[in-house]
Amino acid sequence: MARTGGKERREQLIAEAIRLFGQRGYDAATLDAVAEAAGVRKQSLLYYFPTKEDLFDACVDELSARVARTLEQALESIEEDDDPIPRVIHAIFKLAQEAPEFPGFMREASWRGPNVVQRFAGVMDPLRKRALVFLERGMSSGKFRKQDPILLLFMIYTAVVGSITEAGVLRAVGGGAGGRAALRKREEELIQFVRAALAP
Amino acid sequence: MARTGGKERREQLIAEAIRLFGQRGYDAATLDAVAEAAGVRKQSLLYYFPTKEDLFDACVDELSARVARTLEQALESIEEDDDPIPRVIHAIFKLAQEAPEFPGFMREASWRGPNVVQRFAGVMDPLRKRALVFLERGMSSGKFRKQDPILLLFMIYTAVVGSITEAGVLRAVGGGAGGRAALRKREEELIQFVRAALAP
DNA sequence: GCTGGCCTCTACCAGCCGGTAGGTTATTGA
DNA sequence: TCAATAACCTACCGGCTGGTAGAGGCCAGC
Repeated sequence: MARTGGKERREQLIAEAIRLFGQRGYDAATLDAVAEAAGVRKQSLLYYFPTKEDLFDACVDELSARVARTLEQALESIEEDDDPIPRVIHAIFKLAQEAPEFPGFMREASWRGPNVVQRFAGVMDPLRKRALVFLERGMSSGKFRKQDPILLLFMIYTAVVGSITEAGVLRAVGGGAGGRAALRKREEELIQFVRAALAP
Repeated sequence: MARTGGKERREQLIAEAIRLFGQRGYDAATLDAVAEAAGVRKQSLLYYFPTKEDLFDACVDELSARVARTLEQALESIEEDDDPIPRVIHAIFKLAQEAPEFPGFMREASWRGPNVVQRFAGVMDPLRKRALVFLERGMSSGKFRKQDPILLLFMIYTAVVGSITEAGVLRAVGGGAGGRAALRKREEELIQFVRAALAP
């Protein structure tokens, strides 16, 4: 087989693994399937990642970094008076659109033990702190209603993540298909929802 | 072994299955484990449920019925001017507290193909319609802000379900332990969150 | 008391999955 | 040029999992 070179192959394996973990879940995504998707034998996969869990951890790290990078970019050129909420939500929805495997993987990852969640939370920590500062400032200036900022952020988090990962539920109750237009409408609706939830 | 009688045994097996499916996920919850938890051999389990999927489906039906029943009871003695939102949210949180395996199972179930979601949605349909009527009436009377009621209900759904199922994330970012007091506080905060999101 | 159906059991298996052992080829650096 | 190393391979395995085959005990009704 054509040698691709170590780093590229590694990244390719992680990409396919994220896709399959996200689609089928941890157990159902077999090493053989991941290897085959990358055009390689299982033993080559095990050469890069000695165990299945190592592979999964690498996926978590990769995706954590990608999410953090995306959000930081979205907030990069922001001005003092800009509203960051639509930006953040839009960035997350864009990510979910570009990488449809992302919601499923996030879901699976957050389910697999606290250590995975903690590693993800660690990477996201600077952004989390920044969001808390933003919320607290808005509260003290009277722009947002007063509430425990940690729990408030958590509520927003669940609403955003849920809006993406629970699309199947929406489809089941006749909430439109899974196309791009539907995703965009959901995004707009969510922005309004969060905005209203923050208002005093 | 002591004979428990067909119906009781069946219910017992379903209860243990819900617990294990919710804790470990579909694949990791083995038939042996479920049977052992019920004090029975795997083959006796397979006598009641010919395949693993049959067992899972029975769990979905049982839990769907329980959720629907709980919500209907919560809405039973409601008066015209009462606010049903805290009642519904409280009922769901109470369910999650009484049956800690419930959130995990719901999460797993909603992920396993559209047929499972659809069976659940079918059972919940009367309640869903009732909620939609409530939202639409509130909108036309100016009590709620105007928005697509289906999507609005979906947002509320994701916020409520997420607040329960994503507790691990909250714990990872220092949002308190998983005790009863924390759950109650989360409930109160969520009620306020939803109320604010509905306000015009 | 015996027959038939309900319930539970022992014994077994084919297949799949993660992981090991160890060989082979290409590339690289001295 | 030639070893060392990186990258990928074939062959194999132990263990677990869902599921089958079939026997036997318990109880109700005749």
